Amino acid sequence: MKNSQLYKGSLNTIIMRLLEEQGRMYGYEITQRVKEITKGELNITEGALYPALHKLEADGLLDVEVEKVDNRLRKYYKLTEKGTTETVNRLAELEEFIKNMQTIVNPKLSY
Amino acid sequence: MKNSQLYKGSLNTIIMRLLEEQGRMYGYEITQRVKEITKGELNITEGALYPALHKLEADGLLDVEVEKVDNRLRKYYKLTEKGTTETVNRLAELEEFIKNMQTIVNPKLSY
DNA sequence: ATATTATGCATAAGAAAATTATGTATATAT
DNA sequence: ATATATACATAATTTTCTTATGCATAATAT
Repeated sequence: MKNSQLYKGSLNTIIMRLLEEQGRMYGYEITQRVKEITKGELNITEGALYPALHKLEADGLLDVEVEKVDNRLRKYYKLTEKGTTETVNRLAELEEFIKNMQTIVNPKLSY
Repeated sequence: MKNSQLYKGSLNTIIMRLLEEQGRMYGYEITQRVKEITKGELNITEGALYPALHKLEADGLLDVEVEKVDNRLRKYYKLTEKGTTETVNRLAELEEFIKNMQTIVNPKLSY
């Protein structure tokens, strides 16, 4: 997939926001939901997703629960308390980032 | 400076957009303008900026003119024709990116 | 006078985050 | 039988950035 390089650096924020909204999700589910939300524009690759999930877990921001569904393994992730707090910060940063980028694109308007 | 990692991948787009707007700019001027626009939130480091400018030039998207002002060297950059075309694409990608991120943050509203 | 800050460029080492390429395995559709 | 979808994982490489330097002149503060 040829994702715009703009998405670089936003993966963690995306994951955390989706988990905040959905409660818990497994990896493959995250890729599908993002594809759906962005109408196919953003395809999260497994090579990016799984290491990111592992790191968020290692950092104590996510908890994992393994389940077997239809004889297939699923690893459900959810935010820890620390992760929930951190998500608030990340979303605030995202809002600022978007505002700043909009100002750069269109300095006439103030959002 | 502790820039949010969200800015990763957006430097080229920022540079090109500013050059589109300003006609021509030199490196230091770009850092100052971005700092001003973002009210100090985004500080572009020289270690990121100069290699980025050199790469854009090598890719044929920018032209450079060296001038001496007040006995100090300045390298003025401007978009080539190819660069101008590419900037249109990058800005369209940026708009889509912002839209998608807003949808992820706030799936209720459609922007 | 002299030390610091601002202006202006540059590059090298290292870290972080992604892409690309694999690999394993089960289920389903053609 | 073969391809596609589901579901995880990691290794090699690349991209992009931070951090740390380095050089040089001008302006300002002590």
